[in-house]
Amino acid sequence: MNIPELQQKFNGQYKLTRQREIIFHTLTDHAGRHLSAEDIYNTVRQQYPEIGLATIYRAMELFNNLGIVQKLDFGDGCHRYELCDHHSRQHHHMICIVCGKVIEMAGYLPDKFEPDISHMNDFSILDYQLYFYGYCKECQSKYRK
Amino acid sequence: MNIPELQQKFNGQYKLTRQREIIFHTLTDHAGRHLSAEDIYNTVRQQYPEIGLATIYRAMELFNNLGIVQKLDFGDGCHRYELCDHHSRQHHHMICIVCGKVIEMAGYLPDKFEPDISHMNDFSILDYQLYFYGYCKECQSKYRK
DNA sequence: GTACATGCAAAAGATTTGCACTCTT
DNA sequence: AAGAGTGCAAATCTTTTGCATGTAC
Repeated sequence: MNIPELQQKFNGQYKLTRQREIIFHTLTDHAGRHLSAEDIYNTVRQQYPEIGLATIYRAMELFNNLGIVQKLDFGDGCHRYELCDHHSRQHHHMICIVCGKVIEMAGYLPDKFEPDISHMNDFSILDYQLYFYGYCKECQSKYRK
Repeated sequence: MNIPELQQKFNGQYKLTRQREIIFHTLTDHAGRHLSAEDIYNTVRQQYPEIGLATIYRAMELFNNLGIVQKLDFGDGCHRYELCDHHSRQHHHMICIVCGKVIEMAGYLPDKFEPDISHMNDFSILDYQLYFYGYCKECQSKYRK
């Protein structure tokens, strides 16, 4: 995904401001990372000190609505954002329910899984998120199964 | 899941208080619903007016750590809780990224999908959550794909 | 008796909002 | 010019925490 594609997604309705452009670049520069609004804020601030945190939240809401980012929840008290791209469809997250550790793993849903559902519910699917919950190696002894 | 099973999960370490028992019954009485802490609080309060909201949160954290409930995030500003049971492994959630509507759908991951991963990462999986994001029928016209 | 649990009120955080001002198109 | 977007500060809300007291085992 690049700036012209972003413009295209904006479809004339939303404007490509300097702030949104820098935020977008922050996301592409950290592809594969799980950035919180605060993380993005701190990064963008280095290049554009006047930026407000509210702008980050507003951009994330727009990007999420347009299917540009996924909003993730690992249960650590804030939402995290990750670009939607080919890569994002091929990894999932395992979260330790005791210590909160997040482990990424490769994998994708079986091909036939998704289209069926979409058709069944008049729901146009852009993306999905698959979370596995359990005990990481270190925490397996602390809580019983 | 019933009270003796709950006791067993507590494993002598955690106590079966009247509050936890009522909270637990609230969950079983509303199986299949997606209750927020506030929802649970309001329900429990009818039967046990002295209950504090903090107790709900503390119980939910414990139940989640013990694999009794799943903590869900539909992006509506609060976490929601649902009992883990056989049923919970057989449905997923579709969330409209525009209006936030949540649609449940039947389905489960292919059997062979899960164990591989667990083994691969020394991660003992209790449960998983699969979210699909897209546009519901009503919102498909508001934002472009 | 001893850990563990609770209620309350305060604190902490994340996210949202109102508003005057500015910028993209 | 006009609709959108922004920064700031205040407001909102959810969730957590400290502490004195109460309770299950």
